[in-house]
Amino acid sequence: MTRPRSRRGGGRPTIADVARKAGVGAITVSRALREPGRVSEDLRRQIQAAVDELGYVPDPNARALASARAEVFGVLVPSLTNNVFAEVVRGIYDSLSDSPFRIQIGNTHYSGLEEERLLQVFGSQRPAALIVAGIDQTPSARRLLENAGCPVVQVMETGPDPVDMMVGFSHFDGGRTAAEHLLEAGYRKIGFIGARMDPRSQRRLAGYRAAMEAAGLFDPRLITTTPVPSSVTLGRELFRDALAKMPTLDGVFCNNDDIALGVLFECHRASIEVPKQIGIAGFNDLDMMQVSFPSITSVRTHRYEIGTRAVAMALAAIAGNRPEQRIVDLGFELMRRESTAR
Amino acid sequence: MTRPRSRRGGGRPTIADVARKAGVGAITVSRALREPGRVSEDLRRQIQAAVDELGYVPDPNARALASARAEVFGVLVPSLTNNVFAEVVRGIYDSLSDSPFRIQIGNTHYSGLEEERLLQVFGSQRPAALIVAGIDQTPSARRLLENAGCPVVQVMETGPDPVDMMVGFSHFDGGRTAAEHLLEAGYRKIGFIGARMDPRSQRRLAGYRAAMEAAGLFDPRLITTTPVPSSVTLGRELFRDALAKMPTLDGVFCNNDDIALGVLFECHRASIEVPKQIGIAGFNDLDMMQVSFPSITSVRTHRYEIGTRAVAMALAAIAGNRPEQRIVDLGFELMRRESTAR
DNA sequence: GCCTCATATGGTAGCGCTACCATTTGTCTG
DNA sequence: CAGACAAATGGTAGCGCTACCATATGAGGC
Repeated sequence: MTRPRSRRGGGRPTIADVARKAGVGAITVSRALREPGRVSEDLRRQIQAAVDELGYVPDPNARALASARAEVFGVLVPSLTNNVFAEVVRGIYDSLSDSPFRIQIGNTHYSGLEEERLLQVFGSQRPAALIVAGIDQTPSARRLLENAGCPVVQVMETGPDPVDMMVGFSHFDGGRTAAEHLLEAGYRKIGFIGARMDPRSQRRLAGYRAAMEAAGLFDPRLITTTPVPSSVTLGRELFRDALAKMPTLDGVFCNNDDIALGVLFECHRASIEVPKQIGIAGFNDLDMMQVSFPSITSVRTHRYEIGTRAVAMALAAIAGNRPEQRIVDLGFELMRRESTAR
Repeated sequence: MTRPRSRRGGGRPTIADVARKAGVGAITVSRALREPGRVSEDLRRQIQAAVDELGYVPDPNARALASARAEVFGVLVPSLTNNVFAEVVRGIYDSLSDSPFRIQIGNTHYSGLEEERLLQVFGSQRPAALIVAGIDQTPSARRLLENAGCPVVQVMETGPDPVDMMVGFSHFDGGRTAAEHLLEAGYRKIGFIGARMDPRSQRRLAGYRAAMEAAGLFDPRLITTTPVPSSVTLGRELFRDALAKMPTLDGVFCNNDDIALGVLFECHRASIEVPKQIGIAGFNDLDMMQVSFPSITSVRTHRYEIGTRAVAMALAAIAGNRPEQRIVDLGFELMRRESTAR
């Protein structure tokens, strides 16, 4: 039962085939599919029957071309494997799974240049919305976002000057809170250990520093960082460096949980008692923080919710009712655990 | 300097604008961009200048519509947060970053039905290639893949009957190898602890079972599984269940490294000596396995390479030279560490 | 020098869909 | 009951690009 195929098309049914079979105009089929309310119930049923029988699926490319708008959410993250962004992306996917929107993820590798390139590529598709991680776009990237002609949500952080909308929390406050907690617990020589040191890590460091300075305990030698990407292995190594540099260290605030775990393992290996000799605090509160022995204090961030919230805001903006609250601060939560319970 | 904008377009330059500026036909611009070799050097330069000056970026939707082929790789994975798939996806991204291909990821949530739905959606775009995780597609999904009209690569596993191409390794062999290692190390009451129990986990379990039966040591009570998604916390709980069921347990092969880490932490907490009282082996060999205390034996899998290899094969097929080796087994590597060094 | 053939370029006609602007019909107002 | 107006449907003309089929030009064969 080969239906006559056009010169180039793959031979799959088009909207015209459906229209013919249902005995209506093509435009009515188009409407029945997109705005069912505007087509009478009768025709709607007929059309649905024709669609089912032919197995018609609209061509998103033709749709995008004709309507000058693709049903695509562009998402830009600096890393695919970092659990933090994976959670945000998961939230985005889950929120969009019942919508007609497809998702396109770009991996910027923490590079502003790469971000610009991807923005260019994404923009050429006329996406329905853009979600980008971070608030430190290059001037050129920022311009691309401003001219994207679609809702833009910056996620992971909050800041004073959104391109359009923002969902996140203050990394500075998160860092300060963790450091203050260590101070309250009685630790004095509290180091900061950080890898990658992207802008968010920098702000956590700044928060840590503010707390330490307020306590009159800041010392630059307490800081150990590297631009190298974060890993558990690296956490262990950095901790050894930190200890070598400052043997009287009695606490560490880690950039993230991978580092914290590495520190914990090194303590085990070197028979350093946690929390007695060394207090450890992490950041993000991955699942394993609560199970480790001892369990590790961490700053819980609401990553999945950042994703879902960003989508909700973008969807609202697409629907025409832009949320009046353009900057949403989802906050964080200090999870006090054994590793700082002196 | 507003250029006259057409009725609907966003006003961005089109190929016709470039053609006019360069004083050539539109089709020549199209060719210069896609097959530079077929356009004289002279025109090519002129066209490039016009492109740069106008800031022209081709519209991928129009391109896809006209050529009946979108420059998109569709990727289907069961989870976005599971590090294993994140690594594969990273490999795919890195291999495709310099190509014109965009990537579209679908999250099947380990559901065959969802996989079918996504295949339908992806298929409607006429992607350049499809990469799907696993070899256990539903009959309907398999049919969709066979009729996709593009190269298809099944990844993560190898099996006898590829839809088109395959890159992965034998989970059965991986499971057997881990169990055999524990046996060789002198462990006898070796449990299997697994979460999620997707098809790959099932095959690892089968491999474990084969090894145990060959040694005459298999006992169904050694097996502790749950359909619940894997986590470190869950590893700890399952280990407690396993111990309650069989207090004489002297080793465990864990479904994956998260579970293994949970087991290790529980051993610490319950003062069970590793590897003396209990031997632990994991699967996948995440970074932290080599740093933990004690370090944990694991089966290293080549996840990133699975991604890069899958792309390479798909790209070759697109270019017309289908690799003669349609099934690529990347194997695995047993990493012997302290946790099984009795 | 005629013919073939490869190379370089262009014109035309869509790809499958929807925006825009009719047209038709029925309903309500005064 | 004319006039106004909303609701339901359709026709036409593209969206921006490329497949296909010319056409023009020069190189090479005999």
